[in-house]
Amino acid sequence: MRKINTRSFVRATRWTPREINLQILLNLVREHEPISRAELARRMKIGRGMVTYLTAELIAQGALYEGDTVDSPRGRRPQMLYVRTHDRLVVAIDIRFSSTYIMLTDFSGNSIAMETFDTIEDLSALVPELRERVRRLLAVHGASRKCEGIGLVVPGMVDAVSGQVLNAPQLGWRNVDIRSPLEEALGLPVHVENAPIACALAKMWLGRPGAPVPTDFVYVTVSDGIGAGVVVNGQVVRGQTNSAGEFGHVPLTADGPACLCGGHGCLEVYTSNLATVCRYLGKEFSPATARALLPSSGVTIAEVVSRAIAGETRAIEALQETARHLGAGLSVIIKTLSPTQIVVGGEITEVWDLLEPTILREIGARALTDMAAATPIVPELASAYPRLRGGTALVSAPLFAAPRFA
Amino acid sequence: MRKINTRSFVRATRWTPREINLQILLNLVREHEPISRAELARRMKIGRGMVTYLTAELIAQGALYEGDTVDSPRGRRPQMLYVRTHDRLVVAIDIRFSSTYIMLTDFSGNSIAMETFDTIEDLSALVPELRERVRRLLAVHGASRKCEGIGLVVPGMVDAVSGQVLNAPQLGWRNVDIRSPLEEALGLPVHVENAPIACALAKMWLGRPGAPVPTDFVYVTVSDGIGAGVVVNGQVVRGQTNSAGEFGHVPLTADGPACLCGGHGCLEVYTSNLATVCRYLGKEFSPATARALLPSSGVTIAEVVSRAIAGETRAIEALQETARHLGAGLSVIIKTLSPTQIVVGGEITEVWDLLEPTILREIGARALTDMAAATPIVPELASAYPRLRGGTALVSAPLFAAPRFA
DNA sequence: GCACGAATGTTCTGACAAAGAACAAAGTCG
DNA sequence: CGACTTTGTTCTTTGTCAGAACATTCGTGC
Repeated sequence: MRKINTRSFVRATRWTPREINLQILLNLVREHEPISRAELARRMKIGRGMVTYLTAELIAQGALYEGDTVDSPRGRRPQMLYVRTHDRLVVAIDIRFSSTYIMLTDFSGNSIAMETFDTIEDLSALVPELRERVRRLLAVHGASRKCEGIGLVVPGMVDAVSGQVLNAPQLGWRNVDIRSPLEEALGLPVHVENAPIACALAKMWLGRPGAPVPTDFVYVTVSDGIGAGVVVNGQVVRGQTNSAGEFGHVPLTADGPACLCGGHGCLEVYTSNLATVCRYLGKEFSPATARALLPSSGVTIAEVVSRAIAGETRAIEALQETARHLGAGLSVIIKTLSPTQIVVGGEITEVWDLLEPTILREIGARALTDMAAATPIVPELASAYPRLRGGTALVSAPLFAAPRFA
Repeated sequence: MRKINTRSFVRATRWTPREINLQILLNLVREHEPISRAELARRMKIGRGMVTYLTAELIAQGALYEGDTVDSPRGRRPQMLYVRTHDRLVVAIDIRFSSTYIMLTDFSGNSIAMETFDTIEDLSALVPELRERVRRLLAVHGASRKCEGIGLVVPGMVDAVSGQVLNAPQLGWRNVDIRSPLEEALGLPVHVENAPIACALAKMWLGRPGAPVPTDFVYVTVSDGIGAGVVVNGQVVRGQTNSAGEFGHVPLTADGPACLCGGHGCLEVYTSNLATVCRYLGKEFSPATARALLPSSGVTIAEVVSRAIAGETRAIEALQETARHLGAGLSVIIKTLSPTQIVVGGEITEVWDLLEPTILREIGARALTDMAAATPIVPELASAYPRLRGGTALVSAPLFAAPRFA
């Protein structure tokens, strides 16, 4: 039951049913390809004539293409339909604290090429660098295929509408308009989004074909900070000020260590990668000392994780402690939003076997109901490049989104 | 950008534009009544002919009616349209720990009659009692007007689809099907909903005409427990297990007093009315002792509130302490959902002048951004009977809800 | 080898809502 | 009283949906 916003509504015209059904059809092909017109007609409960009509338009638009006919037990052989993704390219860019990743992918997220360089915080130097690299990638691997946009993923608060980076402390960016200069330099549409939301979009839009697609879930990213992308009713929640999903700064205890946000005992000061490494090093965590100490110590979260895999007790204990607090943090999400699942991303998922029992135990101890306790917690490995996949989703997903009416 | 759920979608037919536009039109009349056909045509950017056509159908359905013509500076006098609400009745029922409230209202929430009786937990006794009272109310005040349904508000977890009360600890109900026996006894459709969600629905659907209607907000109820109704994109969030919005059991500190939920330091143990009264009495709060102690002490939250209004220091201090913790709790909501506003309901709103500065100070101290710190916190007085208004909204709102497509 | 059935895909036609023009109604103003 | 303005209704045109009819292409049985 949704309320109609009478200050900004979309009236239906005589083309509205067409728009709606075209989009449903496109999504059905997406999730069931290869699929025949007759099968689509059955699934949509419309006549085959209508499907011919609708697919003709989608083929003309270049959204679908016809494949070969396939065998069938009797009758005319059906002609299979596919979504055109392999020759539509996206450049996904993931800007992180130390490194920036660029990946050339097709519309369904398949990687074509990838490169890395040290992050440049200065915008006037970053934009030319990106321009050169993107142009080279497209020249070498693009061939005749067309690039339809850039998906830029940033660790911080973003206004997706204006493309402004509102606040990205790791990069020292505040109210930086990165979209306009990039669009100008490359002549391509640029979509900017914050990392946890981008990861959530990738999960929702680029899942493996056939796999059930979640429409109510939370994607929690564990890196230098803790962020979350919240999806309700198949829609991302941005909140009034693009600051929804800041579960990292929910306090677990009122008198815990100070956090950069000004609070005390935030989830982040217990479970961020910085906190975990500090714990491993046996140092008291504080945001200031962490940033000073860690680079000099040379120990990274990846190092702690691999030592835990190798069986080092101190590393395992440090990660277990992180898992305990993470379980407490996830149970806050479960209580407040009751999602159908929570996806966890970040380096620590490499030792998920180690963390999972602890996390589930903490959640179970705090859950209000049995069903809440059973909320699936799903790890996503960093090796799947969820943020870059998110960058791809930024460009490709709008093509498949439901049209808005009423 | 919403994802289409390909397992349960609604295909558009040739009547779809009609359904959409009828609903937009109905909502425009609702929020701007009295309004003429020509004005509707301008707002919807369609021809006046189309408006005549659409309104004719709504009038035939009994959703709208024509009023008198009114003066206009020049030209033909416009004929005003109204939503038919005054002769469509709803019985709203609010079952609470000690008392049950029944109110007969019209479709826009105007009270016609109200009565109260001691809550009966036993379903086999409650249903006949409600049947008699509802029948009498309708016989006395109903006249020729038709009652279109019952809106039942319950303090606990509810599956709105099946009408089952999953868990209402204050009433001792667990998996109780109250809808079926009531529908059978009264021959009217019965809608069951939990209190905070019902309050949120009332806020969204029964706001004063002309007032801006929020579509992204959280309604926090402060009573024997703390509950919240979360509204995102004009839709209530129920979560996977109908347990979304349990902000009352978010821990503020890990080693606080024990809570009935099994956790420690939950928001609820600091800010519920039970906690406030215990604090006023100078007793250590614990859920078990509170329920035993309070009835015998004879002190209620209403008493504490009125003593605070009278200027009693101890009462003021007890409430200030509640406000401090409530501010901390609300800041969790702001961080995680970033709503455009938070509505607070409950007895303590009677002394809002006293509490507001404290709450805002706590929120300001914890906010991540200036805009988040400025999130409006709006009190709703108990004297407006928000829960009963919610009961009305349960029945009347579906008439105005946006049709679902794609 | 050829009719027949079964399934897929295309084309055609009727029905019906949207869009907009033309028209009727009902007022004001000079 | 007529010109003008605004509201509301009616009528015509247009274009899509829906379903029937038709074409296509395969396997199967005689």
